[in-house]
Amino acid sequence: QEGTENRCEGVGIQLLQRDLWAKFHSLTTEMIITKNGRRMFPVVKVRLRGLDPERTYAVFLDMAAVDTRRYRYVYPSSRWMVAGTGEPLGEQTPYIHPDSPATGVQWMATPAIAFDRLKLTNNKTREAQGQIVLHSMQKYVPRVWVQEVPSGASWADLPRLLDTSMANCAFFRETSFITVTAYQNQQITRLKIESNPFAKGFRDTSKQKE
Amino acid sequence: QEGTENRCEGVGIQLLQRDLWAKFHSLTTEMIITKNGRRMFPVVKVRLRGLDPERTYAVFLDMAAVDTRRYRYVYPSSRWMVAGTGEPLGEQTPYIHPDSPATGVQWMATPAIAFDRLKLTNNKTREAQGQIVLHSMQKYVPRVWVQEVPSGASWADLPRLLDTSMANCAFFRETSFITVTAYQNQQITRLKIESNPFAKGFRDTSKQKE
DNA sequence: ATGTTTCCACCTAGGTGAAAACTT
DNA sequence: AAGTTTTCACCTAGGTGGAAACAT
Repeated sequence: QEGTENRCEGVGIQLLQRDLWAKFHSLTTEMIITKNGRRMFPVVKVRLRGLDPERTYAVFLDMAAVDTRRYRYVYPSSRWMVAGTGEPLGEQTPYIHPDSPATGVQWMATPAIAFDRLKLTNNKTREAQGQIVLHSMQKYVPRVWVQEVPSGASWADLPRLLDTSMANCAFFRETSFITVTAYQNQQITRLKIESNPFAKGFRDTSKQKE
Repeated sequence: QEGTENRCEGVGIQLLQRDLWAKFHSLTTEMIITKNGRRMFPVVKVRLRGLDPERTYAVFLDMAAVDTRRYRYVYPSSRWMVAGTGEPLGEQTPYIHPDSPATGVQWMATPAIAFDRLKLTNNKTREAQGQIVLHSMQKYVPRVWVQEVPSGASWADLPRLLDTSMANCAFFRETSFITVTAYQNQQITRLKIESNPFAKGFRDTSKQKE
């Protein structure tokens, strides 16, 4: 049994890979943001229950600011410390899960609804391309929205159909993270290299010179 | 100006990359079919006109047998010759373009509706995975279908919504090909290597020994 | 100083034709 | 003999962290 579940209006949103997230969270998760956009690792993956099988839904992800602070990684203690006030998160366009829209049956049959293509950036011009724009050195948490939409809704209609009144919205404390443009805590780096197949750094140290 | 256009019930289906297709066609196009499925090259790419902007459509591709013959590549003459009767093409499940369903506006705004993920196979068990099953050494031509569907239709509904009475169906003579499990005509091989970025054969002949 | 950007070697993932091995 | 399958080196495409260059 992996995952905790949040219930909102009868819809169950279960976070997958909870153990992996917890490991990162215990070290204070850092997520790289770049100009061109960087994927998240770990990836937010959820499973849905309690949808009406016949109705049509869209699934969104956006980021909520955990607080209004800016953080700094302080070396003597190797810890994240508050370092002033952060910038507010501007008006966001939520990321639409690429399988949207789909029926309740289809969503519930999916073992892992993964937001693996989502990219984080510090570049406002990337918003138009569906990336999520965040400020560096601030703390955020991903939120998953499950929104019922009319059965005829097309991809282009989805953004304005999202009811942002916090119904059917879930977030998971262990997925919160601090944005960085370069890793601060080497333990985070090591954990990413160990667990992300794309990240291998310099494993073969004999190659570093030659 | 690239492309010829077929008109069916007011819907215009225009083949793109006509010059590339013509080059292959003049040598008798061969398409590899394998057990695991192989992409087509060139890729069928079309552009649509004359759709109702507000209505919803799905786009399909299937293969039609050009004739009922089996072919053999004969070496002294280096030509394809008829070599008996082929096997009939069984009941096909048309390939659904992954952007389906979408509105007329969305289809018409797409500069190239490409069937680049489509795979051809000689393995019946791959049909369930959306690949197109063909017989080797026979001649086929791709057909593109544009089908209006109810606005609420989901991906799973699309196959049974296709009206196969040949309305809104187009094919282009220059895209016909003979299926093979290994290339016969070396000129075809050379042309594929020249034009397909994934195919490079052994360009650097000095590497063939070492 | 501190934080950001650029570039790069190193990966994953998967599409190619060539050649060898296999089948009939 | 003729056709198919397997394997493999060689590609494209693109996701990583590291280091150096850059910015403030």
